[in-house]
Amino acid sequence: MLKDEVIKILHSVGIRTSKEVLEVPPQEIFGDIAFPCFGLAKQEHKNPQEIAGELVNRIRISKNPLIIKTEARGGYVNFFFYWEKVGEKILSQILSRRKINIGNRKKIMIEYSQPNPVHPMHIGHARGTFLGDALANIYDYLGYRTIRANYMNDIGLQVARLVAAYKLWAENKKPKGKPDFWLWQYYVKFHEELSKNAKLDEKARELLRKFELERNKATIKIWNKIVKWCVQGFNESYRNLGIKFHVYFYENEFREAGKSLVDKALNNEIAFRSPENAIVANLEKYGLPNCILLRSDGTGLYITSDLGLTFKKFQKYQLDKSVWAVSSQQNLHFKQLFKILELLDYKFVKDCEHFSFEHVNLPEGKMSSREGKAVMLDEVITSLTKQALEEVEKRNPRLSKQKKLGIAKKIAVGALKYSILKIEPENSITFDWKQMLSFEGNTGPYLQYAHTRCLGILKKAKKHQIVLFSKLSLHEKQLIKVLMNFDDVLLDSAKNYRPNFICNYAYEIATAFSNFYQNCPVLKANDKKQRDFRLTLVMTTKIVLENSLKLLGIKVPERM
RNA sequence: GGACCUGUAGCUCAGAUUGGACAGAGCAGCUUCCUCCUAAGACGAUUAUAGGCAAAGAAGGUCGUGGGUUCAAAUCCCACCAGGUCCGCCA
Repeated sequence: MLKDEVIKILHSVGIRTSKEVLEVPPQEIFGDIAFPCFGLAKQEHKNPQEIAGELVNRIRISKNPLIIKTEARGGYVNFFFYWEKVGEKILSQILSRRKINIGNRKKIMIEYSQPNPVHPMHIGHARGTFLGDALANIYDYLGYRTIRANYMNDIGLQVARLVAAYKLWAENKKPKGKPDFWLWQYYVKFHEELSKNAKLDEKARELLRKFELERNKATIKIWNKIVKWCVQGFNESYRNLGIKFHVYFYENEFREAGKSLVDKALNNEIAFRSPENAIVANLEKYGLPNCILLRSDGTGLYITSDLGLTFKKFQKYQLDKSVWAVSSQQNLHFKQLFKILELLDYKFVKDCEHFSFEHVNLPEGKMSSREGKAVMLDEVITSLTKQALEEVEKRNPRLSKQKKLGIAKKIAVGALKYSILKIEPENSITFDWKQMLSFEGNTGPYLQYAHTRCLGILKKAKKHQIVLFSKLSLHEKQLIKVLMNFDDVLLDSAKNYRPNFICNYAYEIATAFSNFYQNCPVLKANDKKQRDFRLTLVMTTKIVLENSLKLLGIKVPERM
């Protein structure tokens, strides 16, 4: 907003420049917005400070009521704003809950989470799940019609192995406890046995042929039953996390569609039949490795179904855009997938994007569910909830047990989501229990706490009038400066697929608010007008902080 | 061998897309206060109680290494080093 004003002024004196050039100076004494004159200096072969001086003389500040003065300093033109007026504008915008609608009801599908229905979700799945969910929240907020999709790889060899394990050791048994955990033990056992006896995999491959090619009824029945159990387990975890999907895709339903695309690729000579009788996409001339689209026995692979699914997604939902939140391990897969679809001449490829993120590792190295070496998501939530409950007990001993648990859950889930979302997606995370369980510093609970403080003050104040204009102290001004940035941060975060921008921003709000209330008494302000203004400021802070946390999928408790 | 990502304080990270005025946080550690400070929580006249993560302060960095471009480089380019990921029948 400030930058727009500066651009206007610069235009009026004949300087054509864009918002990106302007800077926010690092110190108060340099003003609020700075225009660097180094570029002009080069063009005109002059000293930058000289140019800045000339500009200041040409700018008639009296034209703009928001600006107090301009100053040439160190080759910059520094603009000083009239913060009381700026603040008035910003606060009223926030209170009117004006939203930026850049989505225009465009349809965007975000596919995320995609757990393998053979074992419980581990902490790595949590990352993709939270990132995808936050991104969906962000696009929702921006006025897109967002379809949240989950995808179950229910047909690969890994499921065949679990089915084989079930038939070997648990035939006709029903799950005890949470089904995904119950099934996991058989999955691990299968891989243990497999390492001793490689022939065991023959059973799995046979089951896969029966399921996919022969469509053997008995196999399909037992197969689907196991997948269903696993998905039941996932849904319980999603409920705990407050995550919902609009649609679940099952891989086996898209394999046929995929195979017909493979046929088309073969006919159009995009793919060829290898000497071993597999069907291979010829991508080498496009700088990508070739990739197998169909096994020599005629069964499909992961990419086979993904081809079919992508085609169906656009056909059925008439999407304007489709995003896959999937780990960086599959960077190549998506390049190949998109390239093949492009070669098949599907125009929707330009609206496909892979939102890639790095892994979550354990301190001792990679996680492996098949070896039983993984930190499971449910386990983390349970520990966090337990710890949060202890804290809540300490602080609110008089609340009912149910209320305490409700608060503890919000804190636990908030802590987990924030700790994962705040890390830049391209950085890998090393899971650390000690850090995960921390509620201090730059953590979710700290932000939730700042929000409940806002609530506490407002509640205690009862009624007050909205006052937008007041002489500002330093801390009030700094808080307003932060609140002003919400739109820019949001757009940046959406454009770059970076929910962590919002995390950083929410932390800035909490810090600025913290400084504000420590230095500016609200309820004990000097006079009624100041008190009402400060209450208005608390109210706007609450709105912006709550919005930011909601975008991250973090709920705000009424008390803590 | 090829491709991509990462390397910033003791630890965990932000800043890099858009080069800009002293490279920012959190945690740990250190110093001081604890006869002080805070309580916008509970009780309720004074009292009492609790916390110190709701105290104050300082310190800590060859931005992996070496070159280059530029008035200006953590940021852009090149090379190298280290870690991670991927590269024909896993997903």
